[in-house]
Amino acid sequence: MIHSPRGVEDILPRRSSFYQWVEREASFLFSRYGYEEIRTPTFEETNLFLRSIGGETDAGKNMYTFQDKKGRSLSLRPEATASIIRAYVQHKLYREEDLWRVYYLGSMFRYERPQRGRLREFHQIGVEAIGQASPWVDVELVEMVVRFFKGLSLPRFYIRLNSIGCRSCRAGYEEKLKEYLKLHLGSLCPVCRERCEVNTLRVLDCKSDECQPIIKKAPGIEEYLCEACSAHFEKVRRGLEDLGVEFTVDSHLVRGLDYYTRTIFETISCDLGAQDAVCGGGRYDDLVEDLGGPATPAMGFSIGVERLLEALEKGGVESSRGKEGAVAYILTLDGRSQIKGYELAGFMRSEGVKVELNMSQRGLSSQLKLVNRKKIRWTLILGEKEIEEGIVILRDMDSGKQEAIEWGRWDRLKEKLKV
RNA sequence: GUGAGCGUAGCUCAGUUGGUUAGAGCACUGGACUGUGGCUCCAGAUGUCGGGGGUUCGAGUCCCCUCGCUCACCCCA
Repeated sequence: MIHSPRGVEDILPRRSSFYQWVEREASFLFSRYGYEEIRTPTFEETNLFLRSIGGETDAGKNMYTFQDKKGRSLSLRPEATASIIRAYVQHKLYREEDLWRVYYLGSMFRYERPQRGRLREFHQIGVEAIGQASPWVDVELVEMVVRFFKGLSLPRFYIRLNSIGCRSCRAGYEEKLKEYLKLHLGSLCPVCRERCEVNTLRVLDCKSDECQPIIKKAPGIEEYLCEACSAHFEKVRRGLEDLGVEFTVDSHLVRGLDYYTRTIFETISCDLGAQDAVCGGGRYDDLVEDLGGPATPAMGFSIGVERLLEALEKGGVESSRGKEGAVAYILTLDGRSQIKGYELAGFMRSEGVKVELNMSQRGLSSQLKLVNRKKIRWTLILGEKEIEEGIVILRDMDSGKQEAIEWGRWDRLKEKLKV
C-alpha cells in the first residue's frame, strides 16, 4: 500500500467542509474591507524566497527546493507574501493602486519535522495591504483579524503587539541587546548562548527558566525606537484602543522572517500546544524595494488554518459546522424506477435541492437504513408499484410519516421540502 | 536537525515469563421482518500483528534496521 508522504495529509470530505466554512467566512469578511482574492503560483524561483525571507535563516533552509528540466532552481512556496510582492512589482501595480488590498487562501510548504500544528503542507489564509505607511493600515489589519476570529467564535485568544522599528533603529537595539546578553552569557540556557550570536532578538522569546530573569531585565526595544517609529507605534496603539480592540504590548515579541519592520503582531490561542500562534503578521516597509520595486510601505498577516481549526474545535465549535448534507434521497428498486429517479433528481437539482440518487441493487430496507445513517431527512421511494400508480412516495425520516405525491406534481413536493 | 513514546480488524484497544488456529467492543453485511430505517435478538465476514532482517524447536511478544504516527526541543505560521 502506498501511504501519503511524511507530513502531508488528506483532507477528507468530513473535514474539508470545515475548511470551506472558515475560508468562506474569511472571503466574505475580508471583501467587506475591500480586499480581493489573489492567486499566485505554488512554486517560484528559489531566489525570490531567499531574498525575501532571508537565505541565512533556517526558514530559508527549510524549503522544498528542486530543479526543473532546464536546471532552474525552484521552490514550493513557504509563504505567500514574497509571491504577492513579486506580482505587485512585476505587474507594476504601484502605478495604478493607491493601496492594494488582497487576500489569499492556499497551501504552503516547509520541510520540517512534523508535530502538532506543524505539517509540511499546511494552509494559510492571509492578507496584504500594499502602498500606505499610515498606522491606520496597521489598525485595520489587527482589527480585521480580531473581528474574523470573534465571528468564528474562537475562544481564548489574545493579540500580542510590538514594534521592532525600522532597519536603522532595530540595528542599534540589536547591538545593545547583544552587549547586554554577553554580560550574562553564562546564565543563559545553552540554546540561547548560540542564539545570542545568530539570532539575537530570538533570545527574548525563550521560554526556559534560566533565561527568564535575564530577559526580564533586558533593555526593551521601545527605548531605542527612532522618533518616527515610536510615533507610528503610538498611533497604532491609540487607534486600536479607540476602536476597543484588546491587545497586549509585548516588547519581547519578535518575528522569524527578516523582512518585518515596525508593527508586528501575533494571535495566540490558549488552547493549542507548543505551536500556539494562530496568526502572525506585521509591517514590511522595505520588502517591495528589496524585490526590485519602488520604495513602498506594506503590511500583512497570515493565519494558520490547521491551527485555527484545532483551536476552534477545542473551544467547542463543531467541525461539522460547514457541513451541508443532502436533504433528500431517491430510493429506487429496479431499472425502470432508476430512469424515473434521474428525472425526479434532475428537477430537484434545478430547484437547488441537494439530492442523492440510489445507484445500488440494495433492497428497500437496506436503503432506508443507509438514508438513516446518512441523516438525510427525506426519502423519495420509487418502485414498481409507484410507477404503475403514477406516484412517488415521500417519506419523512424524522416522523416516519409518508404520503403519495402524484408524478409531475412537483409544486406539492417543493411545498413539502421547503418547510 | 535532536530527544522521547507509539504502530495488532474500517475505528478504539486487549493479547500473561516467547507456546497450538490472534481476540473484544463499536462499525459493517445478512436474517428474524420476502417493499419500510432507528430498538432488540441471532448469524457472518474482516488482519501482510507497519515493512525487512535476526535470535529461537517456536516471535504479535526479544534484538537490529527501516518506514510511519505522536509529543517536545529547534524553528516558525
